[in-house]
Amino acid sequence: MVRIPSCDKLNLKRDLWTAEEDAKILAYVSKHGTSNWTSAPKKAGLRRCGKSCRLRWTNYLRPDLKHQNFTSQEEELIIRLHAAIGSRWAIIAQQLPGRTDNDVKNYWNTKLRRKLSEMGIDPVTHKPFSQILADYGNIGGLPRSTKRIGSLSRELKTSAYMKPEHHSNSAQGLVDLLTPSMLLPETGPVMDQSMNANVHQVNNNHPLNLLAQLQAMQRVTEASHCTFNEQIQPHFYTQSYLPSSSSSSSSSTTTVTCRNSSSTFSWQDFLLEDAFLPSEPQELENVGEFSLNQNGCQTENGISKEELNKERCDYQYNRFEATHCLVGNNDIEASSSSAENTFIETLLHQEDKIILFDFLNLLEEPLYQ
DNA sequence: AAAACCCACAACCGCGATCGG
DNA sequence: GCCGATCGCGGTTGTGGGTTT
Repeated sequence: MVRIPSCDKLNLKRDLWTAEEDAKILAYVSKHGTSNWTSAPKKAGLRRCGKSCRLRWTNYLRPDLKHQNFTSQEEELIIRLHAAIGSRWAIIAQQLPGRTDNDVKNYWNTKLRRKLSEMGIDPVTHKPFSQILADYGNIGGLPRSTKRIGSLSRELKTSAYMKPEHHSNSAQGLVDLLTPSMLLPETGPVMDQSMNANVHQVNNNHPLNLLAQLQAMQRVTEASHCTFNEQIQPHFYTQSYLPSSSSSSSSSTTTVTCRNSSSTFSWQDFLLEDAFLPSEPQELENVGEFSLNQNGCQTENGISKEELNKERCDYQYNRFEATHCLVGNNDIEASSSSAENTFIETLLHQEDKIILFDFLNLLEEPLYQ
């Protein structure tokens, strides 16, 4: 079914807004508020659709909006949040008072994206182009990342639409979803408890300052005597919002330093460690959240999921094995064995695995936990 | 001077989610 | 529970002004 654009109905006006039209919108809002935009054109005497009126108000006429250029602090925050959560412009904009999602999106698309590209940083992955090229040869060795990506995506959405009684705003929800249980490998009850307690305390103190809360989580990590890379990095795009950490893939320990969010920053800060590839080969085994057991079925934190979905898992594995002639006991070996494949074949191989294993298991996870 | 190009940003489009009858 | 209306969001396009050739 072809959807008729709402503003095409009745041959409504669609070009730039005039000062006169803006004045009518302002008068309408002052009289009727912003609860019902459908009736706005008629009541305001405008030949626009309600949606167009709403956008004009939210993106331009709202009195709390800033119309000045973005500051370096705002720029920094946008980059860090984009690295952390991607193009969730509405959520990012909520961290920037007076800015709309449209503002942030336009600023990213016209300025920041190019700026990062010129620095040799891929604005999508926040990784150096050189590293992306280097990863080409390792693409078959991707550890399983379903838990992180799937949960993040779903929980982000949940947080964005969280009811008020649970979260006063989506920023709160976003911070809550970045709980240690997701950010960190479950290294033990002591660690988890201390992290949760501290994070909740942080949330109460600074419900709106997402970046501050993320940085506070970093401090908690320090206080817990765990190394930054070991605890967080393999599970999230941590380098994006914690850019001051100095890390070395060849070192077993990592020094973490905190910095004030208002301080100056280096573009190098926005380089992400590889979000998917462990720095050491043995970390492939340590990633652990979703690795394959000998039967090719997913395990979570060492607890087999077979009890929950053995039949389906076996079926999917057998189907996958029959299709792709798996060699060895896990898919990582199988992937590396396909090094002679073309790039496209390797990608298709990975996609099949995602569909056959990760996606089906993702569907089994309860939507709200 | 004028055409071509570039850039920033306003505005629109389409989709999914939510609401209310 | 169904369905149409509405809202909110991310992606995309259109437009006008500035710069370059």
